[in-house]
Amino acid sequence: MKYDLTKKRTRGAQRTLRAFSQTMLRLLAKKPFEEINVNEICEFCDFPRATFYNYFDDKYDLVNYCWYVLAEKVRIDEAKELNPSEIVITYFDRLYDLFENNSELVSGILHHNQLSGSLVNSFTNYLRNLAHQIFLEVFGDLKFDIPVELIVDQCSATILILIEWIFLKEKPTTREQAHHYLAVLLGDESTFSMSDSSQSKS
Amino acid sequence: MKYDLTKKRTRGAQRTLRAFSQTMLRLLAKKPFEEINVNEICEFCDFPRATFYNYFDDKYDLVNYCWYVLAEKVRIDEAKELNPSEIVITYFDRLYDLFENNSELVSGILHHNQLSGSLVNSFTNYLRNLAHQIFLEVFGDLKFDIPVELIVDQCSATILILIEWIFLKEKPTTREQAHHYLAVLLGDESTFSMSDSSQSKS
DNA sequence: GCTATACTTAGACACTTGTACAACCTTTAC
DNA sequence: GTAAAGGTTGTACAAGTGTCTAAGTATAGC
Repeated sequence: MKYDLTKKRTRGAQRTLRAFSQTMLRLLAKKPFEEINVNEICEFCDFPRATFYNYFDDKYDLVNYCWYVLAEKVRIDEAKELNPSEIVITYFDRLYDLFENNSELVSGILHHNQLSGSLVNSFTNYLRNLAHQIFLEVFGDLKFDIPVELIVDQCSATILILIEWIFLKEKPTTREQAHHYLAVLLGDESTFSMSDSSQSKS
Repeated sequence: MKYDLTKKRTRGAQRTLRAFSQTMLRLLAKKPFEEINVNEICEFCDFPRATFYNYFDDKYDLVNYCWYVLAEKVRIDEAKELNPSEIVITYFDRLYDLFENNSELVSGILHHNQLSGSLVNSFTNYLRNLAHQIFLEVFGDLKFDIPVELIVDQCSATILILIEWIFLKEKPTTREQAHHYLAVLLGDESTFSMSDSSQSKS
């Protein structure tokens, strides 16, 4: 990313960032990502190429910014005061909402970009990494039988497997059913039964 | 892939395929994948660009062929007569061997290509898909509490999380220790306790 | 309202990409 | 040993990529 997202954006920058990310999402619902090129993006939203390169390194960078924008609602972290399995379910629910609220976008994208392609993968990877960060922060203090990172990796992977199953492989599943699947996959209490942790019953 | 891998290869084709894949692996241990271009690959192994494009669509295609070559030993499937958890451990062990036998290659690649980058990702994805295929074939007949695909997805994900942990995040772990981690992550008997399956005890 | 700062723009440049094709060399299998 | 099939090669081409610069315009904040 050429543009520094941390500094406060001017009105112009706001407008430009929005235009490019919206354009990318529109185009993704029209054709495969590999067939989209920078010229096309610029024509679509009537910005010169130079402007594109003021903000982004390349189209991969832009698409990554799109994921950043989409995942904004998911990123909010009150966290901390919840226990591991509550946190996992909370994050799952947020993703569930995200996909439910953007179902047209998702189905558009899936129509032209195959499920296991690098585009869809880059999105699920983005979300998995988000989950990973959040869980690591929360689980970090606890003691498990095996390294925390492994648990955290598996939790984030499992959540995204479920989300993919429901919304990308399109197997409609209610939230309750999904919670049940989650519980089974994460071994109900078994994985989360810490050896003899600090806060066994609170 | 331009070249048809199913038909039997002539000596010349054999030589060329080998030259390109070896070159790619050498270059990956020298610099990041994104900085490698087709011209460079061709200069390195003294083939003209035209020859490269006789075989591969682009450098991504070549790198994928490299994974295909590397994973050849893993792909052999006697399978079928083993039960789910045996199959999972067997596949894990094969991956363990693969990484152990190619440790110099792996560390070379890691030196220039970051762990979460698309290059390393493409390799672990390749192996995860392999695992997925194998497990699906073996678990397909069994009845679980939840959809088989979810179980299979999680098993393959978990195995690759462990492999990444040991060989890419470089946390040396004995095979036995790893087996223990695997058992814990996959919930010991819990996930594999099929509701009331066809072959409960054989 | 003015100014410093931030953003936009056109055009040029060097380089990479992927395709095509015709001529040539190697290999296979009879 | 020879013919047909399979590979290799040089060259050319159109299109895309990413960088740079210098001049222009918009905006924030005083």
